Amino acid sequence: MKIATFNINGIKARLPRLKEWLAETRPTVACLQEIKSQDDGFPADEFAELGYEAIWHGQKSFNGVAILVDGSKPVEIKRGLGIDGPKDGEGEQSRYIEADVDGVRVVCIYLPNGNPHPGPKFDYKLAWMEKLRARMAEIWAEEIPCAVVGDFNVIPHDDDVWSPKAMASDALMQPESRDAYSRLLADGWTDAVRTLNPRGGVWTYWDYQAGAWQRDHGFRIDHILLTPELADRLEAVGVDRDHRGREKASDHAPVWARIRD
DNA sequence: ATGGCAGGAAGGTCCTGA
Repeated sequence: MKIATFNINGIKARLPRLKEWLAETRPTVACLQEIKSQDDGFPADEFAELGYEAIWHGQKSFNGVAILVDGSKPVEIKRGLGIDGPKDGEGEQSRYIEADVDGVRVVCIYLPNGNPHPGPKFDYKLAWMEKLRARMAEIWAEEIPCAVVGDFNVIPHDDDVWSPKAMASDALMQPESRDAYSRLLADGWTDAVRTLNPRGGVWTYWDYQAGAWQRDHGFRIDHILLTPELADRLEAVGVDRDHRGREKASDHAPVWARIRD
């Protein structure tokens, strides 16, 4: 089983590139973030043509997550963590969807960015991370093989970013953000990409601005966290970097982990 | 040097992202 996560930055704008990636790399499970589409506008037919069935949790303009599965329909378990957005009365943002796929629990998340720091958006990020931790603990307690994947918007270590100095004031690498991420790992979850790249230096995001891609000014914020059973079966991980360099690319590259059957 | 660029929805510009 190959589990992938890809922040696509708009499903309408990215559709040709996204279909190309699915056809070329054929992940078993593809978790998408920032679909930026309402539920009605989700192009499920386009994926069905490629053999993928999907569930999705959309929202107008921003956020939005989806899970695509090759050859079967993901069985939805939960959507949303039950936490309102940072503005009064806006309700919950579409950042969480959870499903069962062939005996594996798959959680697809788009964790709040948290900029600017400090401020209400950063507070929201930390509150969201605690909600996530509580949900992950519930799944852990049920002893279900599980992968929590997505855009965590956390740079875990200084060697996960091209320049810690340049990013020092960013919400992605504040000590509070890193501590909250570390607590997930301390609970027992395995960071798949880190485990197979212990010296860091792996990027999953390059800004559109200031020639970041051309200069390789990237960092790692898209993660795959595994329960022990899946971590024991972890075979390989990768970042599909070449898809970041194509025309009309997302600012994130797809990240994947291969799990032995 | 607080820039730069992209997507979405609106609408001839603003908000958001990281």
